[in-house]
Amino acid sequence: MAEQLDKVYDPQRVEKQVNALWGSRPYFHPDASGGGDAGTYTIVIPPPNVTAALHLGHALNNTLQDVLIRFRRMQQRRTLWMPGTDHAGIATQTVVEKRILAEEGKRRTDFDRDEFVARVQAWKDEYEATIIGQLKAMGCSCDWARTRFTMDEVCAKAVRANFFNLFRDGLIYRGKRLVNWDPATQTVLADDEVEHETVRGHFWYLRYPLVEPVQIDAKRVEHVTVATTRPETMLGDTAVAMNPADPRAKYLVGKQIRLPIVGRIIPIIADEHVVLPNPESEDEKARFSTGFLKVTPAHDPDDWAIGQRHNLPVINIMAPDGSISDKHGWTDATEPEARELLGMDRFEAREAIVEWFRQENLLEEVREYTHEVGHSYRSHVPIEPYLSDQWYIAVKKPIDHLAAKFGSGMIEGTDVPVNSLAGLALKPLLDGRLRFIPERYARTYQTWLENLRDWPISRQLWWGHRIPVWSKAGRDVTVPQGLSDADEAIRIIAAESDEGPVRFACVAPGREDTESRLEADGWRRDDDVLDTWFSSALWPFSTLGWPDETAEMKTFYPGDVLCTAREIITLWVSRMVMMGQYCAGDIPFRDVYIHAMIQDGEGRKMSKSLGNGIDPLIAIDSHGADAMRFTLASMTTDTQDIRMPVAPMTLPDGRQVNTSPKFDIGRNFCNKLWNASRFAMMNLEGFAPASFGVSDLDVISTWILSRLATTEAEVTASLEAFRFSEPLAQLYRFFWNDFCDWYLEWVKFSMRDEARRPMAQNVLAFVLDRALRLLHPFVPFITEGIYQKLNEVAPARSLGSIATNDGADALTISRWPAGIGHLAHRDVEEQIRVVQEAIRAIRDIRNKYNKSSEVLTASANAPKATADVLNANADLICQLANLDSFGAAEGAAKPNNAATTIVEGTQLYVHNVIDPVAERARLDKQKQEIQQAKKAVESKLANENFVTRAKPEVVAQARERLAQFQEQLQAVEAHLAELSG
RNA sequence: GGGCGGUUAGCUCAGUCGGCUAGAGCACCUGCUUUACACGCAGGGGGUCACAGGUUCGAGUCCUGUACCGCCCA
Repeated sequence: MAEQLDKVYDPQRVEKQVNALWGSRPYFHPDASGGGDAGTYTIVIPPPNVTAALHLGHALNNTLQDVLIRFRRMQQRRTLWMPGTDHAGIATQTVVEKRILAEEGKRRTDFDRDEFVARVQAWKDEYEATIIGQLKAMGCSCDWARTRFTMDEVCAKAVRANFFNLFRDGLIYRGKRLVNWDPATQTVLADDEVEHETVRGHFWYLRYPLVEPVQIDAKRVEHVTVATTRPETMLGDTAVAMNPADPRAKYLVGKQIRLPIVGRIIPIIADEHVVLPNPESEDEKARFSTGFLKVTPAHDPDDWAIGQRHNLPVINIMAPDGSISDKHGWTDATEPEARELLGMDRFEAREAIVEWFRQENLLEEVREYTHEVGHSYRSHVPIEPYLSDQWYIAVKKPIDHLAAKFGSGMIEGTDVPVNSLAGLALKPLLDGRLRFIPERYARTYQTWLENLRDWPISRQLWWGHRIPVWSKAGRDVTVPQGLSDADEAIRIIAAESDEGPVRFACVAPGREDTESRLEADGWRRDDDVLDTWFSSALWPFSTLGWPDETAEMKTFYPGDVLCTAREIITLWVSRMVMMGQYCAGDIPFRDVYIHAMIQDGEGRKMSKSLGNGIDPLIAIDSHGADAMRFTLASMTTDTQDIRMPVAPMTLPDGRQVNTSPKFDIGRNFCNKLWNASRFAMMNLEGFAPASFGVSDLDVISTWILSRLATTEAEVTASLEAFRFSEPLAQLYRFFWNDFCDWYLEWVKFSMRDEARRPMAQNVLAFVLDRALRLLHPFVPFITEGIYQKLNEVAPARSLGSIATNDGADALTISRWPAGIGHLAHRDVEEQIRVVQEAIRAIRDIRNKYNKSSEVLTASANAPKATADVLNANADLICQLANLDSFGAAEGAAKPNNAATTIVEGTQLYVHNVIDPVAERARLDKQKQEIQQAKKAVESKLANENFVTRAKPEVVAQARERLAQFQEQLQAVEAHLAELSG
């Protein structure tokens, strides 16, 4: 290796070297056996989807996790960051289907199931590798040897075990319900997979003829008018409802209607759900209502509920692809008008039906209406509420055998039993065992759980965990001889289906023998797979080997933190807590850190379709991984959004890419860090540990150590509290402003002095070492690269007899800085601040008078205490203000031809540079500023109430300041007078 | 519809318990080949804290309302 750091900082080169170092030893692979003294620390990665490569939001998410992980690892905790990826059932299957269709013109159904799954598997392998590569490029210190995938053998076993347990506990059941049906992908979606979009549509007012006219007062009523946004569903109407409070109800309820097109005779019923019409109402529904509601139990959740209340028939008029069909429950499609509609797409049918009503003069009115319509988050087509047989999990059903551990009864103020799945997730939050950061997100979690409905878990997909249930039709079906409910391997339930009675058998994991015996006996395995979230919910412990009692489970569960985005709170967090409690008996993490969402410069979500996204690998190419991390972390406050302006850029290799000028912040800092370290090491030539004590330290050493001690405490406290931008601001100030701008400039003079050099070198090496440690979690590559070089240049970096550093061979496992609190000196920091102000003022005059490089002389008239400080540090002032001499005294006179300026209570004189015009301009401006400040304090003190009611110390402070301003003003006026004279 | 967040310098953002002339980075202006760094150094200019009320001796900060931007949930 070269003697010095490379002259130019080259992120690519450093990242490559350091990744090689980290890969050479198991730094990130904690031993699962035994416990460490400092405790453990576990984060499981929110597994990225294998659908696509990682985007900038992932870069932020994983940067923050890595900061936490590296911080705790350096605190010598036994630290595990569990990496892996998620199979993302519907999302991945959809992208693969699209690609195969585009490239080969084939559909999923052109393959058999195993073939198709193999194709998805190949896609997964490709993207998993891409994702892991991206994480490594970002510097993520995951335990790569433990990498998992939600469908690998270990995770699959956990899924099977958990499904069996839930089935055994009676929490999984078969239900015919209205589901959110995606006719494009032909699968059911969970409530939270439905996106609500605002759509401009219509209300159509349709006339339904009464079987027999009704006389209401003087009016003969021959029909009622219903308003609907989805006219095509009228084919499945089984009633018309009206509010019992409606004055017309007493004439109409109980009467019958002949449903147009179909000819079905349906009743008019009374139900309080119906909104009374009111054209004046604030409520839009009341304005649009006619008072008559068509009831279609098979195609609307509210109508379903009405149907349940009134025992109405349920008539499904659609096929799974969203076309009108008489093959799925519609038995009276006999009229020619009705038959013409069969096979039409739902939107085609809508138009045809509206047109039919128009022709028949039964279309009363059409009104514009803007409303929210659920769309599939995957295919983006409107969701169809659809009647379907699905597997459900009962989330509010008490689980008897958990009552002993978790208690029983309702959680106060809710209908959630403590020992139900929802309760298992809700209680720890209410008890304060589970925390959200920022706190406000706890509400999202709580509200969601309190209003939770049973969770449909089956999905009509091929990519995923296939449901481990076998079925056989028939009322008296039995399992093959030797298998029974008493056997631990199998559980059986009876149910009713469209085709009649059926029995379902769930088989425990690892019992292939049982499975094949069932199949030999004519039992058939369910074709559906489990909802992706079912396996995600188990991730915090399936990755550790649950249900086996592994060393990993013992040592690393429960974990510490889940770090994710807020749309994941309901999807993941709640289910992870639920299943963590149910399966592993404890919450999977104590803290949930919710970070911001990255938007572009205009506040829009970054997306492929807008073309405003930034690829993390591009940011790494253009600015370096450390620069990207620095910028992302420095923008992480506890707001909800981060705006990141996007700008096109041409890379050295000619690629046109999107990146952000925001990454300049990180790149500039890294460049500064590199160069300052290089300079420091140049000054460490001939370094040898020296022995000295606190009293031997000179003032700049005392000062920089004090700043270091303060910064160490601040940064540690910030990280403990999940603040990310704050510690970086503290470190930025410490390293750039204190260390580079002042300390390094001063220490140059110490280094030229043989006698002072050894101690100066020891302090310099110590401070640089500590700075690298503090920065390491944020910018791991560059700090490790510099640390490696520092280990060669100055191997033992202790601080005389004052403090020692461990001599770790890699920064990434070195000890987190602590234990120098006693070196913090507020008074020294204040003294140096006064010195810096004086130097700044002299430099200002130098600048204004174009005396940039001349050696000058200066003096000061200052109060005794300040004069003492200035005199004690006269050499520091001379060094950085480029003076040949400086002296301060109380009441010192202003030399002739001196330019003057006032800093706080001190008048500074820079000799022999006078320019009356410039001097007057400057002094006039100062005078104005002082007068303005003085006026503000005066008016405060003139207020009787302020003087009597404000805290005494605030009043005293104001008086003191007024006196100061008065003095300053006098001085400025005297100098101005002198100029005129 | 319910909930949450934001609005502070040209831009992106800090601002803790209400109290000194409201801060940082970028951009801008002036000067600088000061042998670590021009991705830099030194200095400087730039603010009606969205708007309207209220509480208070005192409000960027607390309360009420309005407007606009955005997100989450239904």
